[in-house]
Amino acid sequence: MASGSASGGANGTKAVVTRFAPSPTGYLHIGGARTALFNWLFARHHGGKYLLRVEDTDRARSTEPAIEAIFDGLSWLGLQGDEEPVFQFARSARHAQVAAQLLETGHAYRCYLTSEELAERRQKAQEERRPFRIASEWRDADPSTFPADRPYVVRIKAPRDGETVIEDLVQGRVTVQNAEIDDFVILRSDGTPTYMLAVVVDDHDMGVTHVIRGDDHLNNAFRQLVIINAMAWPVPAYGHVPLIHGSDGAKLSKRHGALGVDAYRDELGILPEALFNYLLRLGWGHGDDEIITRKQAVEWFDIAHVGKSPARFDLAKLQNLNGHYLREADDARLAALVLPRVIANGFETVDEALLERAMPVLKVRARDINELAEGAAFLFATRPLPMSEKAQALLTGEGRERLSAIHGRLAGESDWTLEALEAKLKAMAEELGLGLGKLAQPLRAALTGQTTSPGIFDVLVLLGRDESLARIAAQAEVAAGSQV
RNA sequence: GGCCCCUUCGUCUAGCGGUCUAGGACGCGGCCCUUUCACGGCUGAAACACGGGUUCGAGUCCCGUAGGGGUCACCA
Repeated sequence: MASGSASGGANGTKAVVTRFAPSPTGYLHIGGARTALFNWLFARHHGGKYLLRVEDTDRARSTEPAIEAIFDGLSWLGLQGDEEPVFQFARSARHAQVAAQLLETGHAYRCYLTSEELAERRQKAQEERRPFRIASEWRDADPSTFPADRPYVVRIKAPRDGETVIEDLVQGRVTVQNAEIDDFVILRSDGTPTYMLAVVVDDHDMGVTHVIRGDDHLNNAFRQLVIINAMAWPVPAYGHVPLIHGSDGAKLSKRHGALGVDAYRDELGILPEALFNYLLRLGWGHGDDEIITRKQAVEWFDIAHVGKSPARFDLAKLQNLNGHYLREADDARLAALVLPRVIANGFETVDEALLERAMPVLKVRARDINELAEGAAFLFATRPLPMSEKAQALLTGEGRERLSAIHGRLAGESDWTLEALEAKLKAMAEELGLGLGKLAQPLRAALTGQTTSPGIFDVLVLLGRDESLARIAAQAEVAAGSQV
């Protein structure tokens, strides 16, 4: 009764081969990146191979920049293929050859129905509110009746009875009635292969054992099985992972996260290890583990634990994770990443060594590279310092008097170290019977132009004696002048 | 609309018939630490979509309902 089936266990003994097959019509988006990640992890976990295939058969929409953006995104995430990528368009002769073979063996047929005729039938079916399924009269036509002067497409002969079962690695057992599958086109009238044919042929030729992809392809799997069975090729195991949705539950669109991964890097200032970790946890879990290293991911990844329901993209969680990885990241690396942004923020002379020295105290209060750049701004600001409103509010007559007093104390300080400065200012606060905050806040305003910053003693040390005293004096002097 | 899939806190998830008065994380509230902001620590509110079964026992199995998603091209 069943005329076809795919079993997940069929390839149990063969070495695992997975593939990620993006079509270069846009950039590598977040869903694609996760699919690539799962394929990579699955292959690594099983000691197999992970391949890349560019599905560029849509000549009108495929672009070179898109191909580069996708490769760029993949390598940023460390998901390069284990071999040179396959370009699907370059293989169209082989696809056509398979179509010819299918024609010869009687598994496919020439169909002379035009697009217009089909559209008409579709329209009519819709008007009569009945499901439309292509039933071409050419399926069983006598070859002698073939018109010699008209273009034709090649259609696969899909089985009409019985049902097809897929034991999906993620979705479980999925059954479809064969009557639901129509005779789809495998070769267009211009002789080029369709996606459905190309995928099957390429997967077979590349030796792909496990097809892991978005579940928008679940229905396609049944069509592809028709070709695979007709060719009597081994059936790969399938794993259809749910799509990622936007924060509002709707399909991911430009507005909520379907940005290219390059945007996460360049605009949101996300670290690749953070995106890797976030994407991994989106739709997959390993007990209570949240922070998962690459090594652990390879060790633990298990397609059976991939959830069956679509997940929503949550930027806040990604940022939290990014903050974690930021705090762990090497200071020199971060300084190099932040540098161009600081410059972009309008600071021309940026001391990278200073940036790196400041990194330990900067990174604990940032979630992304942009916040890091903002936090670093005070280091490179030139006098007169731009003052935030809140900072300005701190520089009252009283505040300025204190700055003046601080300047007096610190001007004589030769030991410009964290410990010495801390001891000095604490002693001063005590002498004056003030909380340290009464001195620290105006000081912070004078030194950074902000009300928030790293620890005030860190700031003093980072800026150095001369610059610190100059900034303090600049604010104290205004006080002296305006109080007369 | 036909077909296919899905459904645990707002979000990501743990849970694979009894250990669940449902655990963790993000986010949110409170407290602590503290010169600010963070980090960190403690703590609080917050979920098994609904209805039937099966079973001694169901978040876990089955069937409906509702809701959501995917897909129906000579696009990939």
